[in-house]
Amino acid sequence: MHGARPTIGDVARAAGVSKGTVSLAYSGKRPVAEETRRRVFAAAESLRWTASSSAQALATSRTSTIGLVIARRPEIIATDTFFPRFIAGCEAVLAEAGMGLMLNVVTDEDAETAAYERYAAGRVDGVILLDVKQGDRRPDLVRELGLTAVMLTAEAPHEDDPVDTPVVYTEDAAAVGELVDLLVGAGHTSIAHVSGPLRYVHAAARRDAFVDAMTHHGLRPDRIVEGDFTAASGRDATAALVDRADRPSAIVYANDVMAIAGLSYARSSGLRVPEDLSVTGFDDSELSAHLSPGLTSVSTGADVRGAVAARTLLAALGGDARRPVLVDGTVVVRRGSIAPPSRH
Amino acid sequence: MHGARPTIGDVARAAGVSKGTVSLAYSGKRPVAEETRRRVFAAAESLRWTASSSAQALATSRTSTIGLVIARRPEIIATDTFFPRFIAGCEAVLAEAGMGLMLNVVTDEDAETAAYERYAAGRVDGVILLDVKQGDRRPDLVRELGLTAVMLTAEAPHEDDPVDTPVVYTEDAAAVGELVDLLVGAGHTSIAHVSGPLRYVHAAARRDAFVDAMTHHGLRPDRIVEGDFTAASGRDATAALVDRADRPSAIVYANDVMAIAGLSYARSSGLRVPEDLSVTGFDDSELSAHLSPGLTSVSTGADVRGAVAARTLLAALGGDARRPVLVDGTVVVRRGSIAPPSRH
DNA sequence: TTCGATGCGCAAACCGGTTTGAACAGTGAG
DNA sequence: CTCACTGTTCAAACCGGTTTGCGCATCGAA
Repeated sequence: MHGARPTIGDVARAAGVSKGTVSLAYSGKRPVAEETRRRVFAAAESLRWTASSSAQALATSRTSTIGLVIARRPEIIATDTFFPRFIAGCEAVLAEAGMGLMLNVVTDEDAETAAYERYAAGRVDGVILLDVKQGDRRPDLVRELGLTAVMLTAEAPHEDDPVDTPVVYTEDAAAVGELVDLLVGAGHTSIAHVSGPLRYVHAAARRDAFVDAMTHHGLRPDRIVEGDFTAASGRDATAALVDRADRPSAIVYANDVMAIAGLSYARSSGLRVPEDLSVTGFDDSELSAHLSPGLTSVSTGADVRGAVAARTLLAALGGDARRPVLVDGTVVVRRGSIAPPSRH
Repeated sequence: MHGARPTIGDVARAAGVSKGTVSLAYSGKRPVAEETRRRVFAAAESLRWTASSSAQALATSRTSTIGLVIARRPEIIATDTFFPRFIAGCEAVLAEAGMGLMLNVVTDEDAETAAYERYAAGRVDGVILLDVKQGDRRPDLVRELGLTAVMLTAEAPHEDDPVDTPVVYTEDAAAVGELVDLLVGAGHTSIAHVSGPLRYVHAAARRDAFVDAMTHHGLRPDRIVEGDFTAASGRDATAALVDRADRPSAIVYANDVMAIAGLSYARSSGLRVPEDLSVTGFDDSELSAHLSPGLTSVSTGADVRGAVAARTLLAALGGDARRPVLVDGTVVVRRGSIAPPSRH
């Protein structure tokens, strides 16, 4: 039926030139006479030829693909809207550069390592490292495997950290500080925090920022519950906090999903939001904006982070190792979920 | 520093055999003496050799990668948790088979076509088609491009449809029918529907199912609002439905996000849920289970669909063209968001 | 007319695997 | 002792591109 895909040889023959010339006509790495170039393009067009990317990859040892391994529990992947937004942001940049994105979702550490090893076998040119953990071994792993990498973090890297992996970071601490300021400004003194899993650097950073901000206002940051970013944990943590006489008048959650689940729980147990309980989220999801009341959150531009990470990785692949890049645009979005505390 | 990656030639030399023997030892396509095989494996191990996937791809014209193009507006990707769940499901199957997943997120049709064309240039072996639309041209496109494909739909393919693309489908209609049954059984007679964009076959199928179910109960399906799966549209559609004297006593939403936003809107405009308004979602997201009241929804096992789609595609790649596959497991999950209607 | 410079394209090597026809050693049968 | 046969390995071709040394033609200057 439809014959095999045409090769560069077919195009060369049709245009009456050699394979090399066809290649050069496309890459422009050496001048080709205008007239010849036209013949080549015409031939390619009529044969509907496109270079085979496998052949190209083999010849150039560049795959035009970058890899992303997501290592999270299914419940979180299924809930948190960060990933799809992040990926969409990456894609926009990658597509423009003609690059592809290879995705792997893994659930245990062995599978994670295996994924990077497969990547290193010439499937991708570089990788983006998400969800950096305390003592994360991936930077070493990827270096060992010879992969170019970019790492996402939630705070500026320490000066003395021997960072050889390019870093793209946001400054979550400032945003958390702002949230606390807002609450304190509204009159709250009893503020709790539901964090993410503290083994993640970003979750720990937000928790630390909460502690600092509270301390700064002379308040005791003594109600901190560790959640795990799932709706279930948000609900449970909230239950633990509000089902008692000395419940807080406000809760700062480490992500929107936990905040929404918490808000919903509080409401159904008789509390009015925001009158009896103010809540804030983090990572502003589309849903949060359209709830009633809207959820006060921190818009961190997941898509922008994806775009910047992709751009930085492309630069690194081009040999342009750059200093840590700050992704700006972290902004507190105030909505109806915050109000002055009622007396109770 | 770290020398270039070892090649099969290095392994051959180290083991004192030829390249071909190394290849055979690994593929097993021809017998290799046990003793030789051991030497080869030992050499490969000590050199830390792994076959270059580009070279393999070129030689075998198989990339061990499948492609997935997601063509949706950013707001939807950012909200709907279907995609990450679906992808996680695919991955589980693909990883097991040593295959990779290439992902592309596009926003317009040209980019979509371009993505498939890049795929066809030897980047992937096959593709999964999501979100089939009325008169979708992708089946033709991928056939023309010589890509193996699997298509996901929400109803059994019509007998007379000349389906040459393998289909994996769910039976959404039955589930929608059950939802309506539940509501009618609880005493509701004024039930509205907020659909998805009707150009999508699955959204239209759910709408049709709603119409059929209502008609079956002798009710007039005259309050249907077309949404677009976003939280914003869920809120707006709900506003249009409930901010009037003859508001419905129940609303069937085509996905959870719209339902959650709608529920939230209804509550904040003074309606009690479920006492004054019962609501149901679709595609059961983790969040829905942990809201209070929990959202009655239809669990369609996005991850299972992903897994089945991946498995079917792998089979198709293996030349095993099979009849349409039904993904079972669509089940109505009843939670607190349904109650008998109150008088008003 | 001769000579170097310049522009252009060809042919061949190469990337790192897979595949296959043929060679070779060892074995048992005739 | 020869021959057919089996089991094992080798060498070379091939996949479809990219890269580069070299030759050829053309042209202006000496």
